[in-house]
Amino acid sequence: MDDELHERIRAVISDVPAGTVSTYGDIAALSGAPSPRMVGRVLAEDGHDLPWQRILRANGTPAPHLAHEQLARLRAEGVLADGQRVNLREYRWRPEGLEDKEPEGLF
DNA sequence: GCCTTGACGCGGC
DNA sequence: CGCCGCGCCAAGG
Repeated sequence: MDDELHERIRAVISDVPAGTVSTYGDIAALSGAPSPRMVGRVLAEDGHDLPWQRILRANGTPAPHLAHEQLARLRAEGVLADGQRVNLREYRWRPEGLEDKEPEGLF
């Protein structure tokens, strides 16, 4: 796998501010990953030192096996979940300068 | 080089 | 809500 891309994915994730969340799809788009799966792969292998709790699935639900821990961490930084689901429209992170990273309107 | 596995996504029913 | 299928792509067997 391309180390360059690997680092870019990590960089984008670490840019997500506390109190906000993002999705695998967004991270993939912003980092240039070919597929959202790559984001999950990077987190699974090399995400221990990243704010992984801020990355949710497209529908606002967290990763199944870590759901409990993830939601607890988010709650601790002010992100409240409605059961298993976080309201993305309220907490989703909006990148600062997305003109230079993003192809076009993704929102 | 084929097959299986995932921290995934999306449209259909 | 839930279940299903299909697309996606790198890693490991």
